[in-house]
Amino acid sequence: MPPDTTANTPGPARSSADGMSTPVHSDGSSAGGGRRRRAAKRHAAGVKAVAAAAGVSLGTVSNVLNRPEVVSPLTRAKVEAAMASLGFVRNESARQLRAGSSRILAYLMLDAGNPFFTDVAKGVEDAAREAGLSVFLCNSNEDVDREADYLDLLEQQRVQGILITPIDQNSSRLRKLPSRGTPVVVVDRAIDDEEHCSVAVNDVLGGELAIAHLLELGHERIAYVGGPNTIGQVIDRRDGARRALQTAGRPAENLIELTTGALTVAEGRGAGQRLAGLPADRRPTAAFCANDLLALGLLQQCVSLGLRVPEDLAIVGYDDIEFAAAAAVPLTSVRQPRQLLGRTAAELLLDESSNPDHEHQRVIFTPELVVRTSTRGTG
Amino acid sequence: MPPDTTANTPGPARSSADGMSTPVHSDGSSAGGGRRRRAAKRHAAGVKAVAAAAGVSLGTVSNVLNRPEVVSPLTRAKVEAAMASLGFVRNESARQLRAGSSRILAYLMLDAGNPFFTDVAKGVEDAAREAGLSVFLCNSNEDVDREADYLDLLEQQRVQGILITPIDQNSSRLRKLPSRGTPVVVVDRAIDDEEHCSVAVNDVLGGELAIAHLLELGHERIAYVGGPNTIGQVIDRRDGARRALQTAGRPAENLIELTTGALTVAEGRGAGQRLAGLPADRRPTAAFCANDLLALGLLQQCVSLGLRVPEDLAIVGYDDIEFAAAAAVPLTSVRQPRQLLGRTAAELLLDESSNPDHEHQRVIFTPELVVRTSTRGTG
DNA sequence: GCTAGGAGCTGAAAGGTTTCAAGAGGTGTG
DNA sequence: CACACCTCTTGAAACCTTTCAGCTCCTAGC
Repeated sequence: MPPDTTANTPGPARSSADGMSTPVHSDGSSAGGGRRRRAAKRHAAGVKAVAAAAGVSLGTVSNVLNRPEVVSPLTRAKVEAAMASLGFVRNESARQLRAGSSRILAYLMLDAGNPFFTDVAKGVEDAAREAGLSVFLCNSNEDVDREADYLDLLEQQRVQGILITPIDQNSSRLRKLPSRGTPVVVVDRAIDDEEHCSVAVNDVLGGELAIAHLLELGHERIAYVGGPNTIGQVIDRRDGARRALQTAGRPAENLIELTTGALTVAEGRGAGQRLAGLPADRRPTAAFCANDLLALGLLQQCVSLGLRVPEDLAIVGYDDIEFAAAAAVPLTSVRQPRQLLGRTAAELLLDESSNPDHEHQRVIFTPELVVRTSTRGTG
Repeated sequence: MPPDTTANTPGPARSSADGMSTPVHSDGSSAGGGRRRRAAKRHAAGVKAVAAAAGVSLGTVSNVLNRPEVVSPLTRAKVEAAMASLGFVRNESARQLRAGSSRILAYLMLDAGNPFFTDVAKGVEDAAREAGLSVFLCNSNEDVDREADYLDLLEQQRVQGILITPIDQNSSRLRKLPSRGTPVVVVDRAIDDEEHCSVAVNDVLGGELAIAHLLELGHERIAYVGGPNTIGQVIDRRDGARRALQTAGRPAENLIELTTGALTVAEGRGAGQRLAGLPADRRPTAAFCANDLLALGLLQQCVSLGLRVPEDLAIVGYDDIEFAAAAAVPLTSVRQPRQLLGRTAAELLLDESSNPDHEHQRVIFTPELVVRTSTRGTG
């Protein structure tokens, strides 16, 4: 680190960091041969250097940065010239330490590989940008440890606030954050909690819509594909499914549950494998999947194993991601207002951190069934 | 902001932050009524308070945090108890300011909505985690301004390094970063540049593979769907396509170019509309799309307009994202080692920031054609 | 009993920025 | 000409942590 103190480490016995000692290289095709270039110098000029170069005081440089209108045009020009020529880059750590506020907002996603969440993220970012903030995205990838790590990190970073689609919404870590100064908004989960706002879609209703639709089409043996059962969305959608059965006078136990390890296409394929393996007279005639990723995997696997969709198996997904409509058999799905979800969550967070009269809200949107070929057939 | 200084703003004319003055609320279904709760207190306890509470000095608290092994078990326990009871959260800004190093790495993505990039991000994150670092994801969304904003922000944050799939790889901003102390690795673009490593896939070759395949199937009127032409990937894949035509003895001008405004499903649909509108005798019999998103949109639109795929129109995509195989007509696509791309990039970055003997590399992987129904038919 | 050495702890300095009370210089008024 | 007033600028203090030289206390060795 100290570039001068250590001077030149003598001899050839340089213990380089292991790991990358033998860098990967081209793969057979045109490689571009190693190039020489040494470790770049660390950031140099600070406000002090700029002040000296421009012949003004530190305070003035800071004013140029933060309150340009109070600085005379001439002085400002001098300072800006000095900044440019020195390649000044403001040190955000120092700024934040002193000023006490961050211009960053984080969205901790459940699964960045699920287009549903990236659409939510888009809404978040639009709202944040309008307010002059930036968004960092983090991906917990349905892993509790990663979620915890990111929460710690973000709290330590003192971000303006955290938007999160949690794996476990009862995490004590989550509940502690707001009282320590980091506002939290829970996205895609309705939580009745004193500590934060939440924005969600009525997942129980979504489940009901899906099953009611299938019952209406005459299906009696219906499967629910979803998991793990620690995830709120999975539970609510299943409960909605059960409720719809009961409402229609069928016992809730009629729902054949196929539990998956995650909400992914690969798990959906696995479920398809299991499902297609059942003898035809016991096999469900319809499946409701906890999200579209599962549904797409299920669909793909079942089709490739020779089942016809929807004739042999009707499929309903959830989220109505863009790929649902473009699937092998266009997918019936439960649509949620994805971007609006994110935007609303971000707006609540901004309100919380800027409005002293903020009251926590629980906003709940209503889902909507989009019927396509995977249940209704090619008619 | 200052909760005490300003005291109570008198009267009812409180100008709250606009925008959220009339918060959205439930949508018809069970709403959870507004809840009361005031702005949370700011983070309180610092190392100083912990030291006092534990009856030790500042340095000792710091040692517990950073070098626990040098602290006696007894003292450590006392300090840890104090931390827990005070709810101490380390201030990362201060840490970073003093220690001078960040434990964060950023990946600035071209389009977070494209599963290709989230897969790359997964590779990045795995590698980073193994090295004990965290990853912040940023989404430029193919918007030059956003890319620039994020680059500035990340530089000011003094992140350990930036991985980026750039919109414009010649951006001077991009080239300046390394010399100012922030290592940069370019992902999914091969750049012959003194300033950074890059990891890419041979896109020209990918284009050649795609077109060679179509020519082999007997297609003569072939379209290239892609854009905007500022994006390197778009250009290279097109150039590969042209080259394949020339190699086969056809003039490169035979390639019918449909330029899109972005690499999205929606733009793909638009291209499908245009393409399907052509009279059958002038319409291409095959289309090669710059990525799978375009291909899926094109496919969806063409099918819904009555074209048969591949009989009336064969389609080749690019990236082989997970959804390509699950599409209406499973998509022939050019596969890239997505996760490996991200992992390799992260490893190069880590090497650059830890190994004083680091040499910039240009790693190039070879793509691979995956043939499915969209070109080969149901055989 | 004395010293050398080590383990554990201390406290001040440093890191780059923002803030703010106070100062400097200039203009207009009576 | 004195004074009030304004616009700009100044420089020190504060933000919270890490670092490191030095200190104390103890033990082992002779």
